[in-house]
Amino acid sequence: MNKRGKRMQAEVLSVLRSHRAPMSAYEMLGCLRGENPRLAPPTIYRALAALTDRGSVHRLESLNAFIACQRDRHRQASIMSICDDCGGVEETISTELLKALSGIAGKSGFAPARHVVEIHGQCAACGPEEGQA
Amino acid sequence: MNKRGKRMQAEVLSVLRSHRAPMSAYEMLGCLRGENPRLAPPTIYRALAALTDRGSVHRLESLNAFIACQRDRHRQASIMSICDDCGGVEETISTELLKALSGIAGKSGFAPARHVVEIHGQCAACGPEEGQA
DNA sequence: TGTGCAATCGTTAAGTTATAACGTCAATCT
DNA sequence: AGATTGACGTTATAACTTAACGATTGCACA
Repeated sequence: MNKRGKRMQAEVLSVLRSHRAPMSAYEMLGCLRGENPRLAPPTIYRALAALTDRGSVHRLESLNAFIACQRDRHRQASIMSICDDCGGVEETISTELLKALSGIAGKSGFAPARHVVEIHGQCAACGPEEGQA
Repeated sequence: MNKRGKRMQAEVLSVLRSHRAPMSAYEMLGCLRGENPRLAPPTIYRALAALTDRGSVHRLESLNAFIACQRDRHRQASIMSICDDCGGVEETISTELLKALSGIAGKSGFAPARHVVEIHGQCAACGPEEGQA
């Protein structure tokens, strides 16, 4: 890995972290073109590939978008709760659930390698008001 | 829903069912253009939208592809085990796991509406040989 | 320090996936 | 039959992703 790459990855990660909600690769591209107008998609995608490999960034498969990891170093897949109203995402880790999942898939001899768990719905803030008349 | 739509949906479903592995919308388009060369993407996507709403077809978010439902009528989300070697998909239903998942997401007040659970790995047939020298 | 090597980068271009927009046509109701 | 409604086909384009390749960088070793 060259310094060039590191720098790019750091910039991408910084942009991602400055957002609460997921971003598409093109949104990042738009942001970073402020500094470097000649930036092209493959550069972003390469940085994202490195960051997702490392676990600093997660890809939201059901949105074709990316979000910075919200938890400390973890090697496990996360459960992503995605609010369809505000776009916010909450990242949860549950070893037990993942084991249960692997168990279910494994019944037929399937060997799990990567879990994708995304839940769409409404976050607490966007949900129906409760404590109110 | 018009008869035209029904016919289209039936054709799309038939193509999907004749495959074991998931298909992209454009693969279906390729198949169906044999009969109707002027077929365009929105037609396919509309049929797929209706079929997925109905539950006859599932979308595999991590593949941008579609597969015919393998189980009888179910209103629950499925667990999709996707073999990265042969492309095969096994559909499993587990009420318990889904409840556990909703429970985890719901801890912070999140109201789940739609679950995406996809497991990538190696199916039994593609896995390492076991009962052999 | 200079030279060769391997890896990665930027860039161009194209491939793949998905949808907006709009006029047309089918089905239904009166 | 004529009006109304909504889905359809079609054109065009938007959004997402990657292949290919020459140029550049960092590194190993003389």
